[in-house]
Amino acid sequence: MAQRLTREQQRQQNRLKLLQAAERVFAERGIQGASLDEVAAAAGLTKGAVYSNFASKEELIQQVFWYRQGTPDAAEFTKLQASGLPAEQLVQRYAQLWARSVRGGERDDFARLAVEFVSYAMRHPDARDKLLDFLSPQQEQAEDHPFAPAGSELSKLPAQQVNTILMALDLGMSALSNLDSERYPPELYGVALRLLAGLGLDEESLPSDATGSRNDPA
Amino acid sequence: MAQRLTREQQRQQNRLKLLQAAERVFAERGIQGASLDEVAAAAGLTKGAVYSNFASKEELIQQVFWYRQGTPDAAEFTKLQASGLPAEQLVQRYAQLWARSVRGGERDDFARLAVEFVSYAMRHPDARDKLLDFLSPQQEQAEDHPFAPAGSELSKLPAQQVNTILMALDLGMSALSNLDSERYPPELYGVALRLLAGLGLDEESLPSDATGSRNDPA
DNA sequence: CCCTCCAGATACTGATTGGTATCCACATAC
DNA sequence: GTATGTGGATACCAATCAGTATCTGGAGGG
Repeated sequence: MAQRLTREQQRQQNRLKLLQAAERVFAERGIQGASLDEVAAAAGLTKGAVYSNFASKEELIQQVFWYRQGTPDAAEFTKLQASGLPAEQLVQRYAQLWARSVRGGERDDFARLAVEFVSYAMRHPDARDKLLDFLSPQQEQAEDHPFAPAGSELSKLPAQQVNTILMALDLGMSALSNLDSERYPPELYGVALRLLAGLGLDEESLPSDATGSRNDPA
Repeated sequence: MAQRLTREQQRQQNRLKLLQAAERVFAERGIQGASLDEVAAAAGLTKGAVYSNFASKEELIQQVFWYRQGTPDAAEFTKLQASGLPAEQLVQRYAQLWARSVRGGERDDFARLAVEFVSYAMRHPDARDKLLDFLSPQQEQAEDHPFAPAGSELSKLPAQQVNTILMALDLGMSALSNLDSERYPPELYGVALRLLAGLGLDEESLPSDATGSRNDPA
């Protein structure tokens, strides 16, 4: 296939492989629990490649942090937020996109990694500052495109604070749904969104069979 | 002073010291990052004491998990939930208690530990099951004492699902506020609660000076 | 076509860690 | 007061890991 890469291309490609491998391994073992050997092996490389591309484990962590922002899903979210759609549709699309990213099989990684990062950031001042720097543009963007429908109670709240509530709900529901998507169905994110926005509950947005107990014999 | 403890009393006391020390060290270093030597030292004991009281690190973790349920704050929350107070008051008390437990200086540990536990549980099936077992009685209790005010939209939702949303908000806001309590003021938990319950925003529940940017010269 | 140089492989180190083996002081039993 | 059993201290071990030093194959320049 398309071989014969220039030296620099090869390097960038390996760097990317390492970042993606690190994502997976971090999600699986936790950031502290992940060894660089394991990350390198998951990328089909060796630790030498890691230290050739990153100064330390700390830097790798921060770069993974960074890299994640450029992920398709994340981009779609911010784009949606900036789209200026009417609330009713925005809520629906948002909830759809969200639920998909949680449900989607191997996307378990997503929630695990998010929680892992937050947990790590809470205990490491440097990472904390980095994370907050990532979050603040999103926060400012919310200012320009307020989520709250015009007449609602929610619209009396500063857009940044609305955004904060949304983020909290996102993080919390991601974690809970990841723990047990049956007992804590991800669809509840959309439900909560509608309630906050002052939109009524429509039937179809409710999870059908979620009694909290698991009597699924399958 | 009151010395002369029986052998069993001494043992129980040391066990307790270890659990409390583990809480602190886990919150500070993370569960994986915490060494048993460090835990033991924080309790004023040695690793010998740890292995005399717990079979392994894994078991210590689970016991800390357990022990935490008996904590005063946690008890107050569940009591409040079962109090059957009218929504308006319940929301206020709940938010108060919550904000206090987040703000209160050394209670940073609380949020850090909660997130750490969830993160750990997401990656360890055994711990996951244990955590879910802790959560389910709370979930069932919600059934008996629904949080939603009578006429509200929220009351159309099964109590357990309401409870799930509350838990998600709790976890998410704890984490965010712990990261930066200025940018993500914990008072927003109460605000979100009022919005979900369909209660209007009263002025005093709003955080006064939270613009999202930090120009506090102090 | 050969020489140079560097990204990444290989090999190694010191420090840390969970866990174990052994030992000792003292509370309890007689 | 003496014997005894046990909770916890001390000492140790093998494994793991971040980081370093060294080496090498092959791309890029001539």
